[in-house]
Amino acid sequence: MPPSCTTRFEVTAYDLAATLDSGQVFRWRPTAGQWVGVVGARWVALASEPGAIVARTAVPCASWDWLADYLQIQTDLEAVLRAFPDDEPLRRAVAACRGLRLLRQDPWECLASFILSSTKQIVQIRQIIDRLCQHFGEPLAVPPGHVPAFAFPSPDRLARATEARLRGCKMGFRAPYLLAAARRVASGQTDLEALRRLPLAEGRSRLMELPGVGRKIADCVLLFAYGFPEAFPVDVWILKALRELYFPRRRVSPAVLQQFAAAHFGPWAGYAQQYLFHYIRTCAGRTGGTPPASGPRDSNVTLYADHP
DNA sequence: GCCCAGGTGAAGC
DNA sequence: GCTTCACATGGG
Repeated sequence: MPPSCTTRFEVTAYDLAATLDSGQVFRWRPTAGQWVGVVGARWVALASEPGAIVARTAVPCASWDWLADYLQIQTDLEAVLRAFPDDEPLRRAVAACRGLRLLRQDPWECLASFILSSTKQIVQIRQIIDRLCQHFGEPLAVPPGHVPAFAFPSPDRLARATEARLRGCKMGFRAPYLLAAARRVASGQTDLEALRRLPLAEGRSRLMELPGVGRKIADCVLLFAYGFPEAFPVDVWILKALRELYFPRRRVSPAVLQQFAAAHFGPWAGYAQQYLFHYIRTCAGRTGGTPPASGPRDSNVTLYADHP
């Protein structure tokens, strides 16, 4: 097909807002009824229509495979949801935002973003990444009337930065972690492309060799960039969700909850995680505890709640 | 002012 | 092994 600045992906049950605004990615902004962001080296605007997503770029594209892959258009969401364990918390989480998807992000951008995420609120992570891209990213072509856009800075570019300049982006104590990670990736000591071919556990170990990368951040990268659907990042929100929804009024350690998740949520645990994360943050959270009235009727839940 | 945020690493039992 | 703490910064 001839190069074009627009295309249309036919897709049902794709909640663009929930997907782009659910803490898996930090570069999308709602702008005049659409979502404006950057994918790789391209400025992109996305809009929802009934049964479709309409995409627009600033520079004509001959192929749109890169965007279909990023948005994971081909994922059979209904099959994923059918494979979830049938329990009340997940039923509610899915009902609250059916159409939430997982993206397939660039490994370096995802890794760097989550190194910057620790003990930061999502709005602040966005601000830090904005500054990082403005200071160190390549400027991108943008349609007339839109604010400037920048690519996510490469490992090479950040490897040549100083810790002080990184701290200028207000990332605080995360600056030395990001700098060290950039240098390891830029030097080839860590080969992010080679990680695609490794089994989950091995990839996780390799990622955790990086300073500032523990189990949680490694699992975010494995899930959001490498597409391991069973990776299950456990952060403060997931702890809250699991405790309130599956272990009410019990003291359960993070390690036990991680084991519970691996055993309970199955091959698409990462998807379940994203639904629970979104649900506890937008619907159930806030008041600090509105544990729903399901109670012990749910055999699945009570079965697993008997862990020590 | 105080508490918390998509954590991690180091130091203390 | 497990618990506690420091680490920057900003929002509510």
